[in-house]
Amino acid sequence: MAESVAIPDRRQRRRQESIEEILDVALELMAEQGVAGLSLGEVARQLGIRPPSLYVYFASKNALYDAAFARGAKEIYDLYLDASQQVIATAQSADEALLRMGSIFIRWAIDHPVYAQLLFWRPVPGFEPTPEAYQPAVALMELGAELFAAMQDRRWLRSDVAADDLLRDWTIVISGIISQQLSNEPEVDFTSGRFTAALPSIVTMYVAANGVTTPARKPARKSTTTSATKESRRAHPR
Amino acid sequence: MAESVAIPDRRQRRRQESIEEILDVALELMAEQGVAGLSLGEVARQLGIRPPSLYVYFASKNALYDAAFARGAKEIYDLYLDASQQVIATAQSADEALLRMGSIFIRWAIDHPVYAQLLFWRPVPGFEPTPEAYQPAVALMELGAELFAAMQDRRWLRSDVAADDLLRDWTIVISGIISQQLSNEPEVDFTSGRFTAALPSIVTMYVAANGVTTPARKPARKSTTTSATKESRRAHPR
DNA sequence: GTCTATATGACGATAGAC
DNA sequence: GTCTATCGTCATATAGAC
Repeated sequence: MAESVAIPDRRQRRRQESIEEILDVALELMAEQGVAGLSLGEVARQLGIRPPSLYVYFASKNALYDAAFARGAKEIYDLYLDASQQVIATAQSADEALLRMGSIFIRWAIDHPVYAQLLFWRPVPGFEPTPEAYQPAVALMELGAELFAAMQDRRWLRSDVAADDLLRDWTIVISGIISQQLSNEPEVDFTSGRFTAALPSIVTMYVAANGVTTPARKPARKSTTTSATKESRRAHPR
Repeated sequence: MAESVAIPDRRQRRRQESIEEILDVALELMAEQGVAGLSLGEVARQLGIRPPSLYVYFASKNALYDAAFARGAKEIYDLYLDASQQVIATAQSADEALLRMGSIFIRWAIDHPVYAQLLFWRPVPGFEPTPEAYQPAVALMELGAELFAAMQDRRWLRSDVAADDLLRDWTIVISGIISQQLSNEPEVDFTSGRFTAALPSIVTMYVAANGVTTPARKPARKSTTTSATKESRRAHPR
């Protein structure tokens, strides 16, 4: 009896391999022809199968986009998790921490423009990521909030502004670098980009306004030279 | 003799009207279905004609995108030209000038998400704007360079950094706000957006680092990016 | 279970009649 | 300048071979 259903995991593993293989090809083609220019026929052609066979593994073209989105979100989340732990453990200043985090994040985005466009822009009409695919992106934001709260705790960043606002402004400047680099110099890599090169000055700018030593934001009025007057209000207290 | 070619401008005016009308419909549809999701069949349907008739006015779908790009570029250029003249004439500080310029630019982008995506992102696979369509965008950058040079001359912005670098960093933060707002809260307008609301704090941040009173950037050492060991190197000296 | 064969309808684009 | 007719390709759906 057990024999007839003996090796379901083998089949499933085989199936999973096929899914990953299709995804690999699809991502390659998106890199060549643009994210929204993906053709299932071309995917099938590259794999040596007929287009309808793809529907065994993906219910629709958008399901393929969703899987790509999920893979990219997971990848950047893992990378960011690892990086933030290292940075929290070893960084000596806000400048250093932000430079390292920004560098890792931006480098990944420029190295993976397809993921970056899929995750940060909306290039595919009609496609919305499912909550499952989107989940790592949410976790990524929470990770960011924790990191910024930790920097506030260390008095690296001012505490009279909510960590959420600090993080929002940080995402603005980082996504600004990525967005400008990808749209103005799409073929240039992280090392030689004109906009990626702005990261140090952008970090300095950020810290000039949000570091504890230089409260340049609309003054909190209550002398914020050292600490907050009535405690910080943070999104993810520890 | 003159009679046989008597009214060419009438025909041409009529033709131009048709072109504008087609463009209007196309932009509406892009707003509804996404920039890359434009369908020529749907455009023709809305106009009560057959799809092939569109080819009398536009050589291809990309030619239509090109015309849309040109129209958007011209519109934002005119807006920016007007605004920068007013700001140069009346603003009293870097903070005020940048807040006004940023506000006008971002508001336009959020109010015209189709133009913004077409101009600032690359949502349509295979489409590259022609030099003619792109020209106002170049002029816009030159306008920005002049504005920043003028602010340096007034000692509103530090002069130990090239105006081009100041402008580059400014485009980064502004495009960051636009990019984040359009991708995270696409349906929210300028007034209520979470990221558009960050403009004042972003401007303060920018001025904290690049205003003359607070040189927070890595002190004018041997320059951060390339050469230029001394003096400011500006793109458009006056 | 996995694939092929085949079909449908929409798409961008072209040719040619009127 | 507009039409009809048509082509090749696309995403997608279904039926059925192995």
